[in-house]
Amino acid sequence: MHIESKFNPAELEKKWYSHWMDKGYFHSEPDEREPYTIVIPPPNVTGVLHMGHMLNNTIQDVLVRRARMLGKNACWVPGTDHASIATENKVVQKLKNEGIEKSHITREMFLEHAWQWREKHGNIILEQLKKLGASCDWERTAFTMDDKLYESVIDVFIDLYKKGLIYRGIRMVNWDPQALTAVSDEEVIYKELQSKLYYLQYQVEGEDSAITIATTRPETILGDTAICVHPEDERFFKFHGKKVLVPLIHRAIPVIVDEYVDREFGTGALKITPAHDINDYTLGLKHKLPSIDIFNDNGTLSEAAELLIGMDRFEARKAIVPLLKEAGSCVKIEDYVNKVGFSERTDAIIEPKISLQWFLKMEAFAAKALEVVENGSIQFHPAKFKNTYKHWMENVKDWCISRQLWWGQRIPVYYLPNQEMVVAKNLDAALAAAHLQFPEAGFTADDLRQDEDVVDTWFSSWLWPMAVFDGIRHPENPEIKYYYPTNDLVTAPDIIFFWVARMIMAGNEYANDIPFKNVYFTGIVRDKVGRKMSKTLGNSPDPIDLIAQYGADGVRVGMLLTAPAGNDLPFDESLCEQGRNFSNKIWNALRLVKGWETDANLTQPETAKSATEWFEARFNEVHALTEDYFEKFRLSDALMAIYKLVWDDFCSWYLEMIKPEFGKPIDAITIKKTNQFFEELMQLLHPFMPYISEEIWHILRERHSNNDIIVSLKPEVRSYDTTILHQFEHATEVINAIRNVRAEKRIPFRDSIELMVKLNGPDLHGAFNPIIGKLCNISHIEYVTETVEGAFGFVSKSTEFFIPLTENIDIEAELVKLNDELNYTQGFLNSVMKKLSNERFVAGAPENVIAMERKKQADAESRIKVLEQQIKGLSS
RNA sequence: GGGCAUUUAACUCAGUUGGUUUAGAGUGUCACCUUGACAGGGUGGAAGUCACUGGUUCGAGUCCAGUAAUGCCCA
Repeated sequence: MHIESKFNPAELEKKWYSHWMDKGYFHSEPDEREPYTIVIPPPNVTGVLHMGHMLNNTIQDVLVRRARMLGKNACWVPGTDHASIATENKVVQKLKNEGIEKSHITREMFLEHAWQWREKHGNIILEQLKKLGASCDWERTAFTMDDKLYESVIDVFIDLYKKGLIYRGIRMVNWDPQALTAVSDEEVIYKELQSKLYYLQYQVEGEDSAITIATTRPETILGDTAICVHPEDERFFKFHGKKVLVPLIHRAIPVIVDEYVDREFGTGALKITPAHDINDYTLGLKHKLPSIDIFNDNGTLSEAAELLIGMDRFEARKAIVPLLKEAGSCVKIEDYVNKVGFSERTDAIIEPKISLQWFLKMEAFAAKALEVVENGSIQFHPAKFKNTYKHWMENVKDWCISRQLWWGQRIPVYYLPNQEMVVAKNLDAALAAAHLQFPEAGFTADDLRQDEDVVDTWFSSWLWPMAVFDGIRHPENPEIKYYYPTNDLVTAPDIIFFWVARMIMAGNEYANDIPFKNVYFTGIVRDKVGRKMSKTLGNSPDPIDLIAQYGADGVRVGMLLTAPAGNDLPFDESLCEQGRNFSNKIWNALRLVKGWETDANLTQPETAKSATEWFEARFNEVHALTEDYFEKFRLSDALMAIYKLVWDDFCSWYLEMIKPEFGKPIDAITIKKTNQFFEELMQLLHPFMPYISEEIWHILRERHSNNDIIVSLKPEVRSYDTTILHQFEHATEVINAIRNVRAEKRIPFRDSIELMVKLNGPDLHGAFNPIIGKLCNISHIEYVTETVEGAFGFVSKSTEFFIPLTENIDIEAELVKLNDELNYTQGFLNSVMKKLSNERFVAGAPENVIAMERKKQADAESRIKVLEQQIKGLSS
């Protein structure tokens, strides 16, 4: 069979992915096996695949593929969320480009456009995931606006309303004047801005004095309803109980006192605008101040402002300053840096605004959701996120769940002409409820008006792990019973509150169970300069290009090699290159092994026999280690351990040990063992590198159909012989030393050399003498009892080795080398002796520690003796 | 301003309840090596006052306190 010397992934990826799909390996149905379930964090339908998705989904795929190979019934549910704000923005934008204004079309027409948009763009990201090798159960692909998920959301709204947990309230919300909706606290991003601080004077009513305040938002004075000073601030004692006049409009407002005021800031006097500042709002409630909303929903000034009506808020700020100056109210203007909230979705500056919104009470939810994390029912990896979670849960605020949008689940509340409302699943049910509640009113369907708003997208995502199995509408259905709770959730830490916490809450409420057992928090993918990768910055490579360049396996390895849980990942393409090089290394190992002819009549050489025994033990040692890493969700450590097992132990050591002479055949026992090792290595590797492992699995031997690595059962962890591992370790030390001598003396490998061994203690490497001979091209190894004169030597442990050479020996250089070693060993011995001669150490330390120190002492002493003898021999 | 993390080689990170040779890995770097699997390779080397200052201990990268820098979350 001819195999290309360079591994070429593109074709294989296509071939194997469609093979797996054809065989239906990704699909899961409940059966008698143990389930293993992951639900994907649904990417936003507006999105395209970015590096964060790559990382996140690679990890999920590793976990799912591993579970499958452990014989579990693995189910990874893919899907997308409808992202109400982002999608609605996109659709509004698209319509605008076509000359259509959202305000000119009906809700139904708009939704039709939105669905069309979603049909066209909504699955891009899922298709991209397939290129990565994601083994999702595509038959289960879900969308948060699918009928069953939509209905689940509505059912939950109605249920929570009936339980008294959802209420409608007037609250200060973060208003996005561009998207024309409220957004949650978590969707506001604070940024520092270079602004100005304006010092404004308010005349005291009926007096010839004034109070000066400082503000960054002079236009909001039109909504002022008080001035506040600190009760102990002597500068303002004389104003207590008086009234002052708002500049320009001359409205009289009271001077109130409250300890909230920071006496150091500005002038020490604070203007209070309850309608447009969250802190002022709280103060307003406390002091029972009226609140004057001077803005329209789109951020222009309303009639309540009395001045500049209809002007945009930022224009108004510019316009009001000259007016204030003219009126003599503006004392001075300073440069000032402050933090301003921006909408995560539209980047518009958030306007705090009082409005009527729907809220979900969080307190009871939070208490239970905190408990399951505190008591370990749900484990966070890394555990440090428990703190963050706890802090939020203990300071939780009610969740504003309404959004002033059309794209999403419409709030199932119907308003009646008599100012009452009913909550019901649809118009018919609402009408029936209205009749029941107000039998004498005789309402008709036309009298009912449904709430215009939809619920927050997270209000559907929080049901995701249940709703994808239809567990909200049918809590007893076999699928939810089988797959829920899911096993692991892989997500980014920035949505720990938005999503993780709320899924836990929903799980408690609707399944009386946790939604998952482990949460793996990935890091944030950053560029070399440490910036978060984003489309706006344009600093993110296109993952699909990367796959084309390095292969899906290469990119997967690149992403995972330096991505310990919870740590940010400073991404560098060289990581993918490392992954690609690894693919190539494996590929060439395959070429070597497949290139050997087998001769059934050959007996197995001793070297090959020791080699197979050693590798068997080594494989199992590393295998056990990787299992431990998986238990702890240390995926990059597991990958690195396998990487080294393949590259160092298998390729660099094992294959060199068994390699027949050039052009000669190999014996049957060794090749059989080698193929088996190769197969099992591919199985360990498969979760990380699915394509190359599947390809090699099939090249190694003929397989009957359905014998694919993806559905093979990975080997059990077997016990192993540690003695042989130690012997080998000593042997490698000897081999490295001989290679050093060859390199230093420039003896080419093809010239064979002799080796004399003088044991001064136990023979630690002897079992591997044939291998030492083979790997170092040694003609014969001889045990001697006397020092060999005129030979190059080295000392390993307490054993002396000699390589007789005709070349003249540079005695000075040899002495320097030996003295360096002697110095090191003596220094080491000193540190050991310092401990052992300390009476309190001998009295206090545990026995095994002391025994260890005594062994160190003995080893070092015997080595020193040997070194000293050698030095003496050379010097004389 | 409050809270939570982090700080170990040039870079990215391990280092498990304090003791397993005067700290490890991958990458990079340096030197040497090329007709037989692989230069996308091989062999070998250099590289660290474990952020700083104290403390606890027979013993500290590991525990405690303080300081500094950085990051994240909340206001």
